[in-house]
Amino acid sequence: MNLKEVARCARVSKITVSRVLNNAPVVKNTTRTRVLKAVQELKYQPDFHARSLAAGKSRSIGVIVSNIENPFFLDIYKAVETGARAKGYEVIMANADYRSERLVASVRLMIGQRVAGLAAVVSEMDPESIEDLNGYGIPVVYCGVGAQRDNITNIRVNYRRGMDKLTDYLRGLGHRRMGVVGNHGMLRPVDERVNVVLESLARYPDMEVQTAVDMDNPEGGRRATRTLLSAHPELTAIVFVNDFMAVGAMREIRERGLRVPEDISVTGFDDVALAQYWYPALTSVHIPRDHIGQRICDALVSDEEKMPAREMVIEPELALRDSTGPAAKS
Amino acid sequence: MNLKEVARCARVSKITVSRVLNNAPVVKNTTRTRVLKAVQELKYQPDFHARSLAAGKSRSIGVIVSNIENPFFLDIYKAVETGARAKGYEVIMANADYRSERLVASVRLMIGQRVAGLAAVVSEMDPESIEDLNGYGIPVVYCGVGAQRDNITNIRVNYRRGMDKLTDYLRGLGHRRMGVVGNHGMLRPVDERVNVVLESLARYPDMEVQTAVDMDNPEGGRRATRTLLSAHPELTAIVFVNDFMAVGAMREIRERGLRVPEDISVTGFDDVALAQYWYPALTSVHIPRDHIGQRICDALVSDEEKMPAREMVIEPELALRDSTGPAAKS
DNA sequence: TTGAAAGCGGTACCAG
DNA sequence: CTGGTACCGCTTTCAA
Repeated sequence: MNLKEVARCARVSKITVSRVLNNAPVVKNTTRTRVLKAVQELKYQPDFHARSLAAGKSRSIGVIVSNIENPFFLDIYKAVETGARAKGYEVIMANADYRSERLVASVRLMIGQRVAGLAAVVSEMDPESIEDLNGYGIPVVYCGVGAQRDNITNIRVNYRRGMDKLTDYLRGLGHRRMGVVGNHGMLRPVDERVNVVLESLARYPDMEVQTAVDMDNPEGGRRATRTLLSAHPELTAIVFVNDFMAVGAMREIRERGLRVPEDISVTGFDDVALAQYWYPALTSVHIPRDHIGQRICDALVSDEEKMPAREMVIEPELALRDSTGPAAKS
Repeated sequence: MNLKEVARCARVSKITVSRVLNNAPVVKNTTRTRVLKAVQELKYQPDFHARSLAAGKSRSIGVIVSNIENPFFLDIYKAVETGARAKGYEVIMANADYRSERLVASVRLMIGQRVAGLAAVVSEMDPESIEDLNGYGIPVVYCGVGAQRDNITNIRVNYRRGMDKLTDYLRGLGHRRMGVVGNHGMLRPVDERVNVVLESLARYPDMEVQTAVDMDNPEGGRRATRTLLSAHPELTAIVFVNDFMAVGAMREIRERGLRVPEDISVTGFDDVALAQYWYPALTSVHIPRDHIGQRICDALVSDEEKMPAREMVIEPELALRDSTGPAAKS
């Protein structure tokens, strides 16, 4: 089913059909209705590919995330989608799954789709993959924890500051022996965020710190907790790099006959909706996902050519809940 | 950046470049390397649109889900993606958000993308939207709770059977006054699954049943629980149509000073990963999401033209956990 | 083994 | 207000 057939059926030319479909205001009303009727009858759908090929541009933007299962990324994706849809754009999502080759493949795929803009919402990214983002002549935004990148819009979560607030708070509660849990992926040998936590804790020389990494999901959080507590039963708090892993800790801790927060405090990061529904409600650090999503849209589908700020830093706020408390006496 | 430029840079014709890119086995090796070098240097990415336009087909399939935030749908999407990727297909996902017009718009969009196949994983669907699925000449699969549809592959969850098992179990525990919670969306005035639960419970004439509907997320589950318990404090169990809503109940129940399952039993459906991590671990009914995802792939990217069965029924199994127990004495 | 030419299904530009 | 024509970037068909 194509333009020509519709045109024949409506006894007009292709171009007139095209005009009707694109709401060009110059078509006579009777013609328009005749065309629309033909479109209906033939169940015609314009070919997306032909359209963007001919027009030389597409009304879609690409978003690549580290792990779509993690509500943090899902929320950002949804926010971008809402914003983009409002401006008449579609969003193509790709899940890098923390793997470098998937990230590169996704970028390639999206460039192949001739997206109008590209966002990489990945916690970290190896420098080589960065190369791939640039040089396609489309706006690009990178959102993550890592250092600022050149030539692209950066939305950087001040992870360090958030972690400082969190570790200050925990120290104030008397915690001196802590576990730190991050997630491993192929993007980096060890989670960059774990290093940030370690730096934050290093401000206190008397702090004992143990580290573990596992997959970015509740099961990974659970396994890491098991590893940590088996080897270091003296820990009084465990800091997770995100909520999605942190929630997995509770189960393991319960099964060991311990209580949160009386025996062990647990913290997450991101403040996803789940955090408040969890039991005990998870202490976390709030990241405004909706806001980030909006900014991504602004940067990618900038009407009027007015480029927004090339740099934006998110300052996270503590979200204190029930999973943290005074350090247990040892 | 296009074929012609690459061709000029490599001093060959467009078609030769095309052959190299498509791994045609007839290109001389020296030519091939020369072309590949040019591709690298120019950072060339073939135009996806032009390609599928010229080839007249695309290597992508579409999946429409009711609510991508709900882990049930996310799991199915991921399973489809894995299967499709293995066969060299891309998956385009669309979120209908339980809204009829979004469903129709998504179908249109995907047809416009000339997907090779289309899956609608929506719990229910109004008959009008059904019309839209058919008649595009591509394989279509419908996966849901509703009645069988003609002319398309059906993957039907035997929701009724699963619910019968669940209600039998609850009755065996002595429950006689139950709440039923479903989610509302525009696809249907009231959740079709709620009706199934009501039918299941109707087998017992002495059963008192109260109903509530809200959004398909933990907050919706929580609100529905509040509504139900405020008006009917005598309820001893609440049956949710899915896990995602059920987990929201616990918080409300706790805040009312009640315990699960001593005072109130709570059940979900789907058996998503979260169910086991929840506290108390959620009694649910297992739906094999991976299996469903695979079958969707089989039906849509059927190599060799061998059409798989046009009908498949999923028989759910009880997953008993800690959120259910004997009915409280009244 | 390589190339020229004809589309694929639309849109842009210029006439009528 | 409507139509002809030349592309968009790639693949397919047929020749060389």
